[in-house]
Amino acid sequence: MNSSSRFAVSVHVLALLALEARPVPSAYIAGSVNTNPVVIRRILALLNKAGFTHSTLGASGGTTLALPASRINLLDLYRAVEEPGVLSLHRNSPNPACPVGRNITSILGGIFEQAQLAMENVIEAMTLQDVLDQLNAAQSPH
Amino acid sequence: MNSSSRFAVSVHVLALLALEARPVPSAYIAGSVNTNPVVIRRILALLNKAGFTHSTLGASGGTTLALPASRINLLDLYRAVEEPGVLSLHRNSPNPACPVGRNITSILGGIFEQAQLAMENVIEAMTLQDVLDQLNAAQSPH
DNA sequence: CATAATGTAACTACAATTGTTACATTATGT
DNA sequence: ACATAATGTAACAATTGTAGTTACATTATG
Repeated sequence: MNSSSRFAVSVHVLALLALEARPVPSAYIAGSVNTNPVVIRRILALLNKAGFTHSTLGASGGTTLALPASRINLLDLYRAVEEPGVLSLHRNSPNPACPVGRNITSILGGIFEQAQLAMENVIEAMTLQDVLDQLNAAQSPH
Repeated sequence: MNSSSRFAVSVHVLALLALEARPVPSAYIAGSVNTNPVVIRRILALLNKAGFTHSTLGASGGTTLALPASRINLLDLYRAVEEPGVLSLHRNSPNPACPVGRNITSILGGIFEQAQLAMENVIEAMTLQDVLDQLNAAQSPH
C-alpha cells in the first residue's frame, strides 16, 4: 500500500458523472470503479464537501456533478481528497545536539516543497474536461 | 504514515558521513537521526548496494562515503531507497466493460508520469554537495 | 582473545487505506 | 400509507508498508 488511490478514483468518478445527466447511485459508480459502494460514498462525501458534486437522498437519488468539467481543476481535486506532501521528512525529530540533525529538516523541507510545487504545477494545468477529451479520443480514434 | 522517510534519512546519513573522514558506526548515525541502529543499517544496506557508501566489518568498522558529495545526485539517491511513483492508480482494475473504466487508467497514468517527472527534475538538480553547502550556511551565518 | 562492529532474521507496533456489514435516515412514486 | 431505493455513517476486519526492537552469527581490530 504505497499511497492512496483516492485521487485516481475521484477523477474516475467525476468523469463518470460528467457523462450522466441524472443522479448516479454509488452502487453504479462502484461497478465501474470495481470496488464497494461504501468506498465510493466515502469519497463522494469529500467531493460533496469540496463542492464538486451534489448528492441527493431517497429513491432515485444519487450524485450529480455540481460544476462544469472545464471548471474542475485537477489540483483542486487532488487537494480535496489527498494528504499533502509526496515526500516525507523524518518520523522522529533528529538530534538537535548534532549540527546535521539540527539543520537537516529545514533544508530538506525546502527541497521537498519545491518538488511538491513542481508536481502540483503539472496537475494544475489540467481540468476534468481535458480528461473527458482524452476519454473521447480513446473511444473514437476511427 | 503518508509515505516513507527513507529518502530524508538517507540524505541525513550521507551528509553526516561526508563530514567524517573515518568509518562511522551505525549507532553513532542512529544517535543523530534519533532512531535505532538497525533502522540505519537497513538503509545503509541500500546505500551500499547502490554504491554511495561502503561499510566495513569488525571493530573500528563502520561506513564511509564512497563518492564525492558533488557526484551524489539526489534523484539517484531517491531511486535507490524509495518506491517509485508518488501518485497511485486504482488498487483494483476498473471495469473494462465501462467506457470510462476501460480507458481511465492509461489516461491517468500519463498524467501521473508527467507529475512524477516534474518532481524528479527538481531533486535531480541537486547534489549532496548542495545540501552540505546549505548546512554550512546554516551553521555560520555570522 | 576480548571487543566492537556489520548483516540480517524475526517479531512487534503502528498507522493508513480499503473492504465489508449493518442500519438509521430520507425521499420517491404508486 | 408504504414498499422501495437511495445516502450517510459507524464499526470492524483485512491488508500493507514502515519503523522499532531483540537477538545473534559473523567479521575484523589491536
